Amino acid sequence: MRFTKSLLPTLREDPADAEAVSHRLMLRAGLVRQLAAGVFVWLPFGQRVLDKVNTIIRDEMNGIGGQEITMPVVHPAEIWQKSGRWDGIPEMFKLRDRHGRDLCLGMTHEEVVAWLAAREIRSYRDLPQIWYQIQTKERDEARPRSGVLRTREFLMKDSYTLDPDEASLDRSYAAHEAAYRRIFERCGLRFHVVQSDTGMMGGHSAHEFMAPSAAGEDEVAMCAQCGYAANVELARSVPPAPEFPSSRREEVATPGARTIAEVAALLKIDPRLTIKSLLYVAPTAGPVLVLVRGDHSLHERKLMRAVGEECRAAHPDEVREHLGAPVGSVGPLGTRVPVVADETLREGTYVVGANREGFHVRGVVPGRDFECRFADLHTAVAGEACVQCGGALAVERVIEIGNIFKLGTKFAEALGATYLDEAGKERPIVMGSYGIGPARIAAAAIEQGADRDGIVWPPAIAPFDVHVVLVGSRDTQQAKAAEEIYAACRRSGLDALLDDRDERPGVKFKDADLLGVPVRVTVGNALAKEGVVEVRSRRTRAETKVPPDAVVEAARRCLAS
RNA sequence: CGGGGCGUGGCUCAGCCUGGUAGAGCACCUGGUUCGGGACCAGGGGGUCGGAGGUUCAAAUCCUCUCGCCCCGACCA
Repeated sequence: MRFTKSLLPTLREDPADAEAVSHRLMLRAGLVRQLAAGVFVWLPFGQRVLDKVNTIIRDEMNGIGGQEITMPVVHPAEIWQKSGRWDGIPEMFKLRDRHGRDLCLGMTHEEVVAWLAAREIRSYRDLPQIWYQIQTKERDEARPRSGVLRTREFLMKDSYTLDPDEASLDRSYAAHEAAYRRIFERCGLRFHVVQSDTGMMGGHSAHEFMAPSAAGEDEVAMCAQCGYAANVELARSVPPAPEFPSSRREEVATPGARTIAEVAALLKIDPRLTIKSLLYVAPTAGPVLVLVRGDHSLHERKLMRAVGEECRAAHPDEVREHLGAPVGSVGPLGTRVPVVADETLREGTYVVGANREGFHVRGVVPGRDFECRFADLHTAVAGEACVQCGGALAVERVIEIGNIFKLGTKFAEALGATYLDEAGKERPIVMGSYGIGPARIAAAAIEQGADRDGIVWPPAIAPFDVHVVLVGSRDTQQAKAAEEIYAACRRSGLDALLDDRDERPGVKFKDADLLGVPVRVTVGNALAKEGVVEVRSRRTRAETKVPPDAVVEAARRCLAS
């Protein structure tokens, strides 16, 4: 690709609307342009990165027996009504055709796969199957953000496995996990595989592939000692217990103290000796009083799992109505509201709100002084102990780049996807679904590799292998050498970009750093003086001088190092 | 959905508080000088100040409504 003939609009300044490193650099390096909130145009440079990523994905998916198909973006309402997902998903784009029929834009393709399986799979002899596609997904996200990391329209590699039984599903699932590990390794990413929430829809087992980055939206807890790793949405942890002073149960005045910090300061005690009482409201179960230790924060997702339905925090007037006290003074004593307490509170004696404004009660033992049910509710924080081995947990911010999920028979049953087993008995197909976000791979690679001067691509997904900088575009000797090097690279299978613009050298070097192509070849003064050009690694900045006819070999060495 | 911020040439922004001829830098076009880390000089083109309504002799500036975008949180099958 020649710079002068390309749509490669690099930006000198940081775009005002971009915060995340990857977002900023993808705009500055001319990979993408934003059309609307969460809707992007991929320019040639960005497209090349997606193409490289997708080539790796296809290679590994085909390697485990995956068959590529393409499913529609427009879906009839009917299949979503059958699976029970037509209503209640605010992210679904819905539309109506000229005949008044309801349609939606596909946000995922379990329904279509189950529909297809229902018509085409008949016998256990047809199983197992792996079907995959790389297709655009549409989701009306509440808040698109961080450039390409969370968008309303995005490319996704989604695959679906069809198996006769759970044991076979386990094998398909394991094959996907292995393929995913190879894909992300080949893409040059650092990543973790963690246990993930199976969501409100149930499901059996799920893992997420997480690339560490400050721009990520998720957090994972990990134990370096035993390898336990989980999304904080479900990560369990054992916090170090404080020293519990022996205190009789008694009411104490805490005038004006509304927060845990204020109560602890007033009573001159460790916040870990207090209990935080939060009132939540569940649609069918009604009000629930939720308890976590004073220094902990509740993870609402864990609460939802414990209660079995979606909950919301109560309004202040609801708190007064159910507990007879304002928000800062509520507690579990003598209340008719059901109480669910974090497991940490099984042990110890605590200070709780007295349900009387301006008063707390000390010496309170959960389970003895009030009835409650225990569940894992608190958000794991770094330094707490691993539930498996007692090692110290680390907590890291991550970008979700892939997930794998055992679905079971839910969709097959809803859409009538069954097969006849060896005994001639009709049974539902057991499904799994597996996703990868190619754009997120690109963004994560930028997040993880970029330096002060711009992008540093992992060679495997770089838009080009070699960036030839022609310093003196009007110097015929240099121009001729640059053209020859450009042609030689292409002949030998290296993707090359030739900066043939009539620009000052500084501009070209700055752009080369910004664009992040792994190998830069500088054709400049040294050619006339010493008969050499410079071959330089973007990542290490190490430079070697070689004669023009040795560039391809030097570039390959540089790419491999 | 709750909270905050911002909309002024292609880009980054000033001007708004205190109403009175729309500005700067970069980019672009022409000519000249320059040429190994985002050059310089001279000349030039380009803006319904997001939109609508209102106040006023007069609105980028004040008021009301509206649309769009960004950030934090909630949500994320």
